[in-house]
Amino acid sequence: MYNTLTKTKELLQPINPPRIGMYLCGPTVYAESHIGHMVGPVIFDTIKRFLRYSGYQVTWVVNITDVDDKLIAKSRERKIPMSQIAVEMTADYLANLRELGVNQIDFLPRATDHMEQIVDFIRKLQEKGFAYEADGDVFFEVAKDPHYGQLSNRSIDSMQGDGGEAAGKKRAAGDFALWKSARAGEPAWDSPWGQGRPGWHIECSAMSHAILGETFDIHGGGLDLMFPHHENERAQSGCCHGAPMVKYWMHNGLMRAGDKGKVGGKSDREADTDDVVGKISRSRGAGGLSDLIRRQTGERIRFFLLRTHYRSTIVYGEDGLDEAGTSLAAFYRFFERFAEVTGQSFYELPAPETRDQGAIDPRGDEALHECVALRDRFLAAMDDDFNTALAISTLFDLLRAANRHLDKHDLTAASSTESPAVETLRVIGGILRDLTAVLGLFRKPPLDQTTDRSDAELTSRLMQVLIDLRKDARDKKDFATGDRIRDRLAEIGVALLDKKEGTLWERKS
RNA sequence: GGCGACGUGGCCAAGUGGCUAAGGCGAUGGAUUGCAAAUCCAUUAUUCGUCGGUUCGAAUCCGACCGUCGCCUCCA
Repeated sequence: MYNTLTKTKELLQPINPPRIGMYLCGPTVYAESHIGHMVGPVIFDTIKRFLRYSGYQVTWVVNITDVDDKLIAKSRERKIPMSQIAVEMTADYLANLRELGVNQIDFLPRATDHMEQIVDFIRKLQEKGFAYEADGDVFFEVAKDPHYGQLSNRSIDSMQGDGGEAAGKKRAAGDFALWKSARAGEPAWDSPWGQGRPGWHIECSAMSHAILGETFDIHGGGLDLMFPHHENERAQSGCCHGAPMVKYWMHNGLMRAGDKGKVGGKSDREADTDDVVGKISRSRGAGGLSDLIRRQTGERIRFFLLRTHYRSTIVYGEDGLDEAGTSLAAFYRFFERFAEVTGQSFYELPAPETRDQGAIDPRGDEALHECVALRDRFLAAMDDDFNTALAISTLFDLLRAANRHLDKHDLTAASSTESPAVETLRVIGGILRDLTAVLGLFRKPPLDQTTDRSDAELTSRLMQVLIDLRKDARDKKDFATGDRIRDRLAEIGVALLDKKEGTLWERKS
């Protein structure tokens, strides 16, 4: 895995194997999340799935920062309590995670639930001489940390900042707030330095320490957090405990708005240009994720994100999501054929817990032999810095091998479920189930993703009625009527697929 | 100004010293089909921003240049 700290790929050697502690910087919950916020959660969710599959026991923490200047500002603007905004936006964030299949998180600690730990942490830093108080504020003295700047590769001297609004109180411009004194009307907590609230950064140090300990294995976040956020976390934790905070630092690439107008819109900063090329952000008016999920699906978004290596920039465009949908549809079709032939739902196939258990003996079967080799390629790709893009390419190869097997043996619903060819199909399906589960894909059938359960049921029955009527017509060689049904359905975005085993249907985007 | 990333076929995207440069979308031809769709088969980059250099050998290393983007500002 690539370690941002050393700028090299390193062998993952957990501190206390088989346990792995993993921390991802979550959101400050002051507004609805946009697609860019999902990059980290999706890749880390996938990493955890893969590490578990590889035999590790992973504890994954994602923080919720629910006290912050932006939240205070929002609270004033909307004239409602900060806590209410935090609760609403946290719910929005979690709902989005759920839609994208991010369900591996073990702890979601909130900053406001850890005030005691935060205060203790700051007090300890002050006792050890790394922090100083100034007029109710407490600052971390960057010059006291010999390692400061290592992570983001910058020297204290090279930093140009003017110190911001607290410039007058700081000993050096690069010093940052651990605790901020409260002004009238602001949410505040008691502390040895008077009423106030934590600065940014400290909540992550305090909460990761509380849950994962002084030194843990993996810490991640977007590239934009490397400085100052992670640099400061690292300084606080390292100095407080006299031990390195994290063994492996991971940073995902950022998402960029590619096709103007669709996500971006214009921000004040960009108002004088036509292009909206740039990092996706709230200030650029990135749209709410929930709308996007309704328009596309959570699965498409997840697939879209995984299609690119996590350290690369992803250029966002809704056509990219459409393309992801096209790719996914090919898998969905195979799953239908799989169910027809084997009588088993792909989505309900049991997945082995670990890669050792999932190992298959090809028993001299040519198709199986190929699939086992592809499985190895998938795992090798994931072993090499979680290369999901490369891993996905083997999924397409696996899909083709599976369809070829189906075609070659002419497998249909009428095939004997006892035949060797069907048994092989089951094994191939099992491999696909296994690997796609590692990526968090295909948790449920596509129809269930777009509508609620009862609608899905009704739609399914209505479609069966139309398909039966068309079959009657075609059996009587009345192709005109048959085609008319098909054309009318095509007009409303439903495609029919005549297979040997019957007619299937699907939605077109 | 400082630090950093990137530039691979029509589009998306792996590969970072050596077999024929993955895979997806798209396109074209074929098998299949009543016709389609789907599926399968085949074709689709002598070439990896440009120019030099290192090397027996580079898309992969080095240098310059061009272009795009990020961080340095409490953005995932």
